[in-house]
Amino acid sequence: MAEPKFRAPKGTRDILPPESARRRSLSDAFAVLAGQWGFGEVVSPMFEDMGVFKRVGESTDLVTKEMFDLFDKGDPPQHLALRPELTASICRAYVEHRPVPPWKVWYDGPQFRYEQPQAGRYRQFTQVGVEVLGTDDPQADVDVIALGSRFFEAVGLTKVSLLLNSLGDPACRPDYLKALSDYLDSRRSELSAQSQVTLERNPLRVLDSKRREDQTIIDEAPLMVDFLSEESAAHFQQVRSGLEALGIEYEISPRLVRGLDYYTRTTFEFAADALEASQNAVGGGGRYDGLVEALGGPDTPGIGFALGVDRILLACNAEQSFEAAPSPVDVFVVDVAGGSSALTICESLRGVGLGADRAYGGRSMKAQMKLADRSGATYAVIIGDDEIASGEATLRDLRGDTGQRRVPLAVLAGEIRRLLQDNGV
RNA sequence: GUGGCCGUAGCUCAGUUGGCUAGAGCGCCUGGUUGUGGUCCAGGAGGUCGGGGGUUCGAAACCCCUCGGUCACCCCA
Repeated sequence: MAEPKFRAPKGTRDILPPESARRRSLSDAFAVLAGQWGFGEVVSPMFEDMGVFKRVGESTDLVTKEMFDLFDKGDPPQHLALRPELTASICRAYVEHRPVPPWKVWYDGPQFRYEQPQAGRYRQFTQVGVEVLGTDDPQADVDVIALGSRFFEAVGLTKVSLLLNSLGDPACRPDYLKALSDYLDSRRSELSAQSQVTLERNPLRVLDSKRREDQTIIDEAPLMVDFLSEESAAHFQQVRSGLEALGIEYEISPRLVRGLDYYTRTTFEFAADALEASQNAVGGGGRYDGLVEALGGPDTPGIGFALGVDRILLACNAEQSFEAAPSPVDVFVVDVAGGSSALTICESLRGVGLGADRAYGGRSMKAQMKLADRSGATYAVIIGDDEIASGEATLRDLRGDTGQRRVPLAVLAGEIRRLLQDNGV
């Protein structure tokens, strides 16, 4: 293949029609649901001060080695980073604008991580998500999780399981961490080399290891649920009964820890069973009761989730759901008399709210009919010398068997709109 | 960042132990008597075989480097 001079950078890609249309309808579906749940959209900058993301956790890979960072041209230069996630940005915005809590917002946009690309793992990827700041009512947790679950249903995914855990709070987490550290230390020599390193940095994350030699040790490790404070245990119980009241199935996953340090109490993950196990997390989230404070704001609890659009679409492919939307072109104008009629007819069709397209460059009738077919249009409007002479157009049904007939130009647009409405379009 | 596999037309792929002007299907374009698509038939365009270097009389095939993809680790959406 002739090597193009430039290509999309490693880990990024172009999303072209028709796939781009499918993505857009996925986004739209999310926006509709989030609106129904009472969330408003926040559009925040694609990059932030590096410090915003450092608060996410100094011990996470996301901060230590997966950041796309840069310095601006100021004096002194400001250390900026492309956002690797959006929760920190939302919290930064909350602290900056001080909206009245509870603040319920959603977002949809690209995020960046400097990682080794793989199927379902990109350096630029898209997430949609929600955050609720300013309440620790367990019913907010339930509402958030329910929104995620209903979204997967709305896009036709049936094989998505919800994994749920509680990571405790500042009152009880230290006790658990100590117990876990002591335990892992006692079996240190049996752990994989990589996990021994992880143990130094963040014992909790050892539970996430997928290495075979670690599994037995992990299976026998103490569990957070056994260390929950009375308060956290009660909160967790209320989240569970709320989900049950809504008929949302979940699975308690006592070793579910997530990659970001800021999570407390409720933690969950959506796993697409139709995808390979290693990249099957299509979404995740939880409570982050200390994050707003870490960013310089008042003590404010928060909960939210992020869903990976790229992976959701892969899961849809695997489940053969969420097919592309039908073509927005209703009518294709075939003009074999020069093309100026196509120009004005398209204008009048679009004027009454229809989708209309035409060919360029004076192509043969056969070629234009072919394009009409491919455009997905329901009708073709044909203009030749005959039609021009009589002030009419030939209206041809491309999808049914009603053939074609002449229609006066003056009533063409209205006539087509009526026909499409009658057919429930 | 580490390791395995892969890289031939726009897409999916064939190309036997290195040897004729590198092929197929799909897609695209043009025709099939002068205005009709979705079927059919016939022609055509399109590739310096990811890129660079090397071995050889000769390389898409072998070696090295590099870029990209993919899988695993890691991490996570």
